[in-house]
Amino acid sequence: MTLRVTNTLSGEKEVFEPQDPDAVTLYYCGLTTSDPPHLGHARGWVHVDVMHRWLSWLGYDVHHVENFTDVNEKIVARVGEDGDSEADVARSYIQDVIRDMRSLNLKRAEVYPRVSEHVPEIIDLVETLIDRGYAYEANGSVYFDVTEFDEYGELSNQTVEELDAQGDPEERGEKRHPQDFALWKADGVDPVDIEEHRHPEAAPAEEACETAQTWDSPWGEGRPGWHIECSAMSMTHLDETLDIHVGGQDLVFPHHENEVAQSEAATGETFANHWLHVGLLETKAEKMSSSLGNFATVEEAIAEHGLGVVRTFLLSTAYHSRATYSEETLAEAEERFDRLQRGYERAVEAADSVDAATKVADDDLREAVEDTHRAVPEAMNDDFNTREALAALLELTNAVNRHVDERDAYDYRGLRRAIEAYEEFAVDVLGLPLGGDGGDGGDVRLAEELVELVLDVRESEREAGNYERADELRDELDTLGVDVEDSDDGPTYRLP
RNA sequence: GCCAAGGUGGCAGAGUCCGGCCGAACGCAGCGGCCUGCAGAGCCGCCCAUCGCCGGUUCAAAUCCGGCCCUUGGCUCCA
Repeated sequence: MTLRVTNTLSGEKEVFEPQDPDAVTLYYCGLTTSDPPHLGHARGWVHVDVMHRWLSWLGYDVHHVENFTDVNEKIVARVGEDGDSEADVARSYIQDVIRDMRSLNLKRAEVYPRVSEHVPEIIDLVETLIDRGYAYEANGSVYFDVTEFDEYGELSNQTVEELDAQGDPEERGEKRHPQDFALWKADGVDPVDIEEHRHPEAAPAEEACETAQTWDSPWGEGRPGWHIECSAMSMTHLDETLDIHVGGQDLVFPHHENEVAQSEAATGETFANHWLHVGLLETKAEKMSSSLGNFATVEEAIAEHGLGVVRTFLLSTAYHSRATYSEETLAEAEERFDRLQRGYERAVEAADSVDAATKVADDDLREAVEDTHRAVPEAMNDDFNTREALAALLELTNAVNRHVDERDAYDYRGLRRAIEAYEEFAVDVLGLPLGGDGGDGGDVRLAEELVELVLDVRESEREAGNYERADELRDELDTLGVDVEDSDDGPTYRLP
C-alpha cells in the first residue's frame, strides 16, 4: 500500500517517494507572530500533525520543522499592545502559539526556528544569490531578479509576462522588474508601511518603528525580506531538497513561488519534491483571517468545545479542501466526537465487565475491526483523507454499539481488538483524546466523587418513586454540564 | 482581467487520479419503531440527490473529453 499525495506543482495526486526510503523531511510554513492564533491556523497545524503521525505509522523517521516569522512589519505594527518592541510582541505571540499547539495535542516538530536567530544564514543565502547573478543590490536593499530564473511562476501556474500585465509598472521603484521581490530591505521599518496594519490602541507608528530590529549586512543596516527566511531555515535544519513542503493555500503565490525561485537559484537543486497546500477555513463565504477580524481563536474554541471536538471538526474535512466554520459545523463535530468517545468507553466498560467471556465470539464485531484496519490505512494513504478515516472509526463504533446492545455475554477478544483499533487510529493517528480527562487530575477525581454522591441520592429518590425530585437532580447536574444517562446497570455520567 | 480551487440531499461532506462494488459513504437535522417511569444514549428502518448546465466518448460516467454558467481564494498583509 502506497501513500499518494496531491502535489500543487503537478496539480495531480502522485505516489509519495521520499529521497531516503526510511526518512521524511517535512517543512511547514508557520505563521507571522503578530496576532493570536485562530482556528484557521489550527487547521493547518492539526493536518500537518496528522501527516506527521501517519508518516510515523508508515515507519518513516519524520524530520519535521515549523518556523515562526518573528521579524515582520505587522509585528512592529502591534508594538504598544502586546509588548514594547518588535521582539517583545513576537515573543508574546510565540508564547500563545506554543500554548495553543500544546492544547491541540500536536506532536512536536523537531525544531521551531525563528527568523531572528537565522539572520547570518539568510545573509549567506542572499550573498550566494548575488554571486550567482540572481540578485542585485540597490540602495542597500537586495532584490531577486525574476527574469533570471526561467521557472518562475511554475508553482502558481503563471508567467512573468502574465504577472506583469496585472501590475502597475510605475510601482517598480528601485527594482529592475515589477515582479522582483526583496531579499533584504535597507534600514528599519518605515512608519508608512505599518500604518494599514495598526490598531487604534497601538503605539504611534514612529515610536513602534524605532523598536524594529535591524542587522548589519554587507549592504548596510537592514532587515530580511519576507520570503527568504523559509529557504534559509529549511536548508539549515533539513536539507536543500525537502520531501514535503506544506503551507496554507493562501501562500502559494507569492510566498511559495518566491521560495522555490530563491532556493533553486541558490542551490541548483529542486527545493521541494511534494508541495501540499491546506485549504482555507471559511465562515459563510469568507475566509477566516486576522486581517478580516472574523476569526475564532484557538484558545476560545478549545475552552468552549474541548480538544476532541476541535480536532474532530478540523479533521472532518480533507486537508486540501476548503472548510466551513459555523455553529452548525462545529455542533456536528461535537456529535461525531461524542459518538466516537461513547463507543470507545462502551467497549472498554464491556470488556472490563463480568459479562465479558473468552469463549464468546461476535463475527460482526470482529469483521468490523478487520474493516477498520483495512479502511483507515486506505483512507490515510489516499492523500491523508482524514474524513474517510473518521468515517471508518464511526463504523466501528456502530458495530461496538450493536454488540453491546444485543449480546448478553461480551466477546472479550473482539472488544479488546476494537479498543486497540480505537487507540491505534483515533488516538495515535488522529490524535483524538478518547479516554483521558484532559489531564486535570485531582479536580476531576473530586468532581467524580461528588457527582456519584448526587447520583446515589437520586437513585434513592427513584426507588422511592419520587421521579420529580430525581429529574430535578438530573437537570441540576445538566446545568453544571454533567450528562447523566440511565441504563440497566445504573446511571452513567460524563463530566464537562 | 490573469491564475487556482470548487459547484454532490435540508445541512455538512467523502467519492472524481485508476468509468462499472455509487441504486452515491460517515455524520447532523427530520420521520417511524424498539428500549425506557420520563429523558438521554443506543439499535433497526425510512425520508431527502435528474452528482451546476449543455453536448460528446462508452455496453457503462458524479467520475473521461469539449463548451458554458456560477462561487470562492490568490494576484506581494495572510496558515
